[in-house]
Amino acid sequence: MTNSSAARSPRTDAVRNRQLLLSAAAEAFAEHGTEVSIAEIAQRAGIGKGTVFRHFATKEDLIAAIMGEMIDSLITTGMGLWDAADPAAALLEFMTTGIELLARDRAFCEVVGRPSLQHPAVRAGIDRLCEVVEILTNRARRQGVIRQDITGQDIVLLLGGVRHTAAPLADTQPQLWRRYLGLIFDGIRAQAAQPLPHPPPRRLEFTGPYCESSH
Amino acid sequence: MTNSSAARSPRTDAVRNRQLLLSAAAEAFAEHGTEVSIAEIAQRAGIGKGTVFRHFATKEDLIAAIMGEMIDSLITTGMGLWDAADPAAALLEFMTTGIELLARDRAFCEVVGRPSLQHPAVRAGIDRLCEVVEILTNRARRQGVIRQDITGQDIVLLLGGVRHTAAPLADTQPQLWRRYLGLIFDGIRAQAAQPLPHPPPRRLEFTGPYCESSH
DNA sequence: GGTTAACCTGACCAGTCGGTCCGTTTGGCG
DNA sequence: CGCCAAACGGACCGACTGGTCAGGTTAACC
Repeated sequence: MTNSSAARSPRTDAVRNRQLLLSAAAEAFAEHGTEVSIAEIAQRAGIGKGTVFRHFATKEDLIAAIMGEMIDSLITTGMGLWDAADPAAALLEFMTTGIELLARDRAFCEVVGRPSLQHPAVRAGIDRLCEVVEILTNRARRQGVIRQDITGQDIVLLLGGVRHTAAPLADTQPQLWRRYLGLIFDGIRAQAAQPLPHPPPRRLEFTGPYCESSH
Repeated sequence: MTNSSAARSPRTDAVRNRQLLLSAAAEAFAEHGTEVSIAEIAQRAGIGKGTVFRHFATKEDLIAAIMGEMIDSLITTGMGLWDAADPAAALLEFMTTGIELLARDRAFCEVVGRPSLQHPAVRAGIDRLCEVVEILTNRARRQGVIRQDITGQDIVLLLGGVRHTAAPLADTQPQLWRRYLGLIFDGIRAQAAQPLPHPPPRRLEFTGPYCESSH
């Protein structure tokens, strides 16, 4: 419906600035997490602070736009692996790609790990990601190459988990997460040595207004 | 050396207030993480903001005092399991206790997972914890009940990792971490199905002044 | 009970943040 | 070229933070 009747293509400087803003923000968020100030992002982009809010009404919207792109790229990766020859290897490759993304981007880590802060759009993206991974997981499970009680949602949650395991030493050993991915994937392959002590996770639930309400 | 020559026992209201402060702060940090304001902590304790800074020069010092206590309690748990009959079960019990603690306390999660923000005292506590867990792990490894390439440092890192894996759903499924602890412990038991793709972590290294220097 | 130093308090300070607003600039179109 | 809406920029606002300090209070010792 947008741009339907009184459509007018945006000015060239506006699209240029939007692009500058998006890349500067992506870079800043990756380095420092979502806590970087809008002022710093604007400075990096070489534009005024007001211009930032012209393109994105709130900081949350800006974050959501960038995180949405990252989630989409991960979804694409997942879909590209649907018809891989070895479904276990495909699953491992997907997880590797995902954690590489997380390891490179602090903001992505934060947003993915904290449902109470999530923008509705991000939430929707993660839902789609879960569905994609579910398909990847189902194939592997049906072929019996991973234990039967693992779901796609498990896999998605484990991405953040693996990354966080290695996070405290990430400055000095940036590849350490590969160790824990290996360890956990051994657990995923293991044919249910022990039944898991808790049922699989339910879908992420909507927890009301997406901003931390607390106290 | 402190309190040696001109010692004078602190006033009774001072020790009472210190106690009130410590419990209020512990509660607030557990609920909301290290970001709760000093003002709120003071209000909870029923004391003035100035009194907080009389007992602890900076907010970091207050955090360190409380986190130090938690680490010490975990160290005690670990030492109590040194002579358990089944070393694998002992290790699992230790991890269960540790993650329970993490799951109940947001600030503990934050502090343990972020070396660059750590107070020197906290850092030292974690070092001691690692040594204790190393002993626990060595026993299990020597008896062959866990894979040979796992170290105590791995175990400590995995505590935070497991907790973080389940964190996004912790509001609705507070016990979900037990699922991932089970999964990962299966990986720990597995007799090296695959050699791990990265060497074990080196000790946490001192990264300069404990406050994030960045940008 | 009187003296005093330890203690308590909340107004206050400087700095940060997200977000607003309006005077100014500029790109596109007739 | 000349017009004007769209876009820009940065001073500004209110809310909030960790931390300070002057002045009133009180516990402990003589």
